[in-house]
Amino acid sequence: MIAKLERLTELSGPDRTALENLSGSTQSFAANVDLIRQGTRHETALLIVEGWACRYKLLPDGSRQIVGFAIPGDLCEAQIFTGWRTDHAVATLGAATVSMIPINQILAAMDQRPRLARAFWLAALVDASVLREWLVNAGRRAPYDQVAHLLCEMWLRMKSVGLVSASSRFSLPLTQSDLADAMGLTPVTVNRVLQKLRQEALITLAGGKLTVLDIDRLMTLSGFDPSYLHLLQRQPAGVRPAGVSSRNAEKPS
Amino acid sequence: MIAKLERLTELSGPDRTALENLSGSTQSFAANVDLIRQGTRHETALLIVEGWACRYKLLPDGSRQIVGFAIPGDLCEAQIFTGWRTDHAVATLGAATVSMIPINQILAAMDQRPRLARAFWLAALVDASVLREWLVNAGRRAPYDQVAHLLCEMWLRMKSVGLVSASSRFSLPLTQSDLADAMGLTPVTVNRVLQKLRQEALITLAGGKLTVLDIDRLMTLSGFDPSYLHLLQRQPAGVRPAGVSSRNAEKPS
DNA sequence: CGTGAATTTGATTTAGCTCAAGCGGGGTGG
DNA sequence: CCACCCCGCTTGAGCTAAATCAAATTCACG
Repeated sequence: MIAKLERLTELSGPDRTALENLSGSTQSFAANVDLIRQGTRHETALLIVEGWACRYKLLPDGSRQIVGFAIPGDLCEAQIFTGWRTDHAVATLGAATVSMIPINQILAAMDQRPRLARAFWLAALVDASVLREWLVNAGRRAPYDQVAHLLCEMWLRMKSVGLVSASSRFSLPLTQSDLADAMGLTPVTVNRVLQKLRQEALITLAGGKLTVLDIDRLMTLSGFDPSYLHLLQRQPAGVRPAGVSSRNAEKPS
Repeated sequence: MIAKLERLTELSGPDRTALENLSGSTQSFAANVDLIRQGTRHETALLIVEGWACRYKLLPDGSRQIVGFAIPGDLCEAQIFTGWRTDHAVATLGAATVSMIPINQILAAMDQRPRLARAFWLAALVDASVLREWLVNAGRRAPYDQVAHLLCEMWLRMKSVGLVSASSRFSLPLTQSDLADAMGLTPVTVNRVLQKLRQEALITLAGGKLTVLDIDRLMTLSGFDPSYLHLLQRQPAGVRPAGVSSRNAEKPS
């Protein structure tokens, strides 16, 4: 599982075993449970095993901005390792099971294996890259494009960990309010955009399951360029909207 | 200069000399010159010596989102080291002088001195932290608060590198359009907000020089919490709006 | 002194927010 | 097992903050 995360960047040989030796108690949580509260320090990092989590910030006026989603395989929250107070909170979205890994284990692993340190650094850079794209989303895209763009991102990320079914369907345990808070919109606006996307036969969304009916069109109309995700560069080819190539089968665990 | 950047995080002894040995050709650029174009690869990293730069993304419809400012002492763009294609562009704002450091030098330094690798990792985390706050800004704050918040950030960052004068004045080489593009607003809106801030005797802004007349009030009304910048934790004290304590004098280089 | 860019100002439009009310479905407790 | 209830979704009707459009003015700079 962790290996899956790290493979996305680069690493080799015994580094993996070091990763696999990272042991943590795995716990299950209900939906909408705070895993990390803003402004606290923690001794354990969170590895999402199943389900989704989100990072968010609350404003004085009570509004919320979600600043990232974590899906299975994501190590959440790197900031922990620094001993800094976290500047944001983390909460589960649907029910989720999470592995709590003591930070000193990870730090030790990083010290011994520079390759690993490198991998974590790269992970942080990818994080920042995604954040930049979210900023573009919130700042300069129209609501319709925003939603479409975010769905493309989650589709690709879920696909990269083998959680998108052959029928292009995956679990999206988000309420429309969650989506709104991720993009700086209103639940009402999100609702209307989703209607439109359904109407245009681009997606199906019900009961926490999203089916993307036409990923290529969705990517095109939202101006989605997957390069910012820095997913495994399987083909050195290039940009390639990636819509197809179901060659990369997935082992569902 | 680099030492200044790195001191912000942590590091010790001979690491510094390693950093100081990083040599690069220092060049001066005019305003609004692209240093890095989107989607290219580069062999050199950029260290801002003087002036400002910004990272930005262009959208198909021609609009621009600025995703970060780089001020003197900032190492721009970490992403370079990965060999990835950059997913955004970098341009000077005012005239600027920049030191171009070959990436292999930095990578070598990182390999030899794990402490340095750690420092770069932390820098990436701070980067992400700032991006999260920008996302909050764009997504959930009202224009007035947004502008005030951004000014607070730049005030603090400039202060942390000793570029804010005793009269709370510093160089802000941004057009109102630049500000707008950083926050997802319109130049017109930015202009009106600035008027209001002037009217309320909070700032003075003309000719690229900003004077913050009442930083504490500015921080309060914009809901600014400096912790996300993760600046040197001089006092382990705690949050402290920081408005004062001019104890930390600056050596202007 | 002239020129183009940046700022300022006003008028108008509209996209997205707010407010509000009805609907549906899944889970709980009686 | 059924009814209820809460939460999330949906829909409609304004409303308003910010975008847009446009033009005047100032400023920086050659």
